[in-house]
Amino acid sequence: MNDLTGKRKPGAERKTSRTASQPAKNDRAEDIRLGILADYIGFHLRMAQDASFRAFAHHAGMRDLKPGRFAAMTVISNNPGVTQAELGRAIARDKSSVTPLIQELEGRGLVERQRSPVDRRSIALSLTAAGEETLARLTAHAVEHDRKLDEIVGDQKAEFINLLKKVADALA
Amino acid sequence: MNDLTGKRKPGAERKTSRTASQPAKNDRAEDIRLGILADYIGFHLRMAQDASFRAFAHHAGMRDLKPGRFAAMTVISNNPGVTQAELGRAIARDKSSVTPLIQELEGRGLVERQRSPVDRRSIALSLTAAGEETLARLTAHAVEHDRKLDEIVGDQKAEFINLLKKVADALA
DNA sequence: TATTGTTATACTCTATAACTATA
DNA sequence: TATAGTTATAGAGTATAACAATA
Repeated sequence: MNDLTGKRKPGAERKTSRTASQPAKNDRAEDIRLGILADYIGFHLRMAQDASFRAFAHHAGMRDLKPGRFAAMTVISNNPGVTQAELGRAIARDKSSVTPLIQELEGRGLVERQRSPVDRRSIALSLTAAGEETLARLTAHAVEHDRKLDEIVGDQKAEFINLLKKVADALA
Repeated sequence: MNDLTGKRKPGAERKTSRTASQPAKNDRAEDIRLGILADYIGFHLRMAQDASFRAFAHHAGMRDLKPGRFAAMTVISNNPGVTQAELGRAIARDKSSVTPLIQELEGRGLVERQRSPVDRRSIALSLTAAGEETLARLTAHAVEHDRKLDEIVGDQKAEFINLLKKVADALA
């Protein structure tokens, strides 16, 4: 089912004829053999995530977006009062990575922080009105972006997401 | 089909009871709502890729592995004489990112570079004997790692990879 | 003019470790 | 002892731009 053997002939010179258009667009093919990589889930996972990330960033003009911010804000919006530690676990990031992220959002007036009266070590997060507005705008962008992905996967979306979740959970 | 509305009650204090075990393990759940994220292909793509990457790196002991090196070496092995530009396109990386990667591999005696007699701008890449040996060893690790993924996706592997490829290609 | 490869540079993301304040 | 959050720091990965050589 997999081509692990066939190697390209060394002597065969191939002139590159594809236009570069953009930095590292998915311009592969040329006739490059991926070998065992072709059957590698991990490899394709990386290629797909990479393409998705670039498209997302590009689509939003790279202005205020950034997938990480969007995810964090969505979680906060849906879980007002969530702590930084909880947020970190939800998006699989260390707490030391969450700190600067929240600081940026707070600095931009999108997130509010409030010491929990119950456990004074932790900080309850919530979006400001401006934060909710911004999130709504970002969501509109994101929805449009994901629509492309939806078209691509079609009616297999639920199945696709389910597989992705299983991978993430199983390897956790 | 998706819960875009339900927000957690702000007042509800939740004590964190999960062990941290490791940095950012997939310890989510707690009862955090992902909102629109739950239906987002891009988000799950990132979570799955992230988990896969960590597991891969961890499994190989982080010694000499690194997914990027493995992918590059596999491509070179399967395409002796491939140029750096072609390699970059195959793995979706800019040529300026390929240079240091190849330099490292060459420095470790795993890759050989040879000016193409046909097009003297480009450099033909190939693995040394030591490179092939190393690749074989890495492949053994990688195969074992991907086996876990195989178990997870089961008989839907072909379909899964196909979807990932479509995503990568369509967004290129 | 366009492409290959190199270099210099800078940016983003992330983690580790050490620290404090709480629990 | 363990957890929440901060800070300092470092590493990995990547891209942009400019350049020389070649096409």
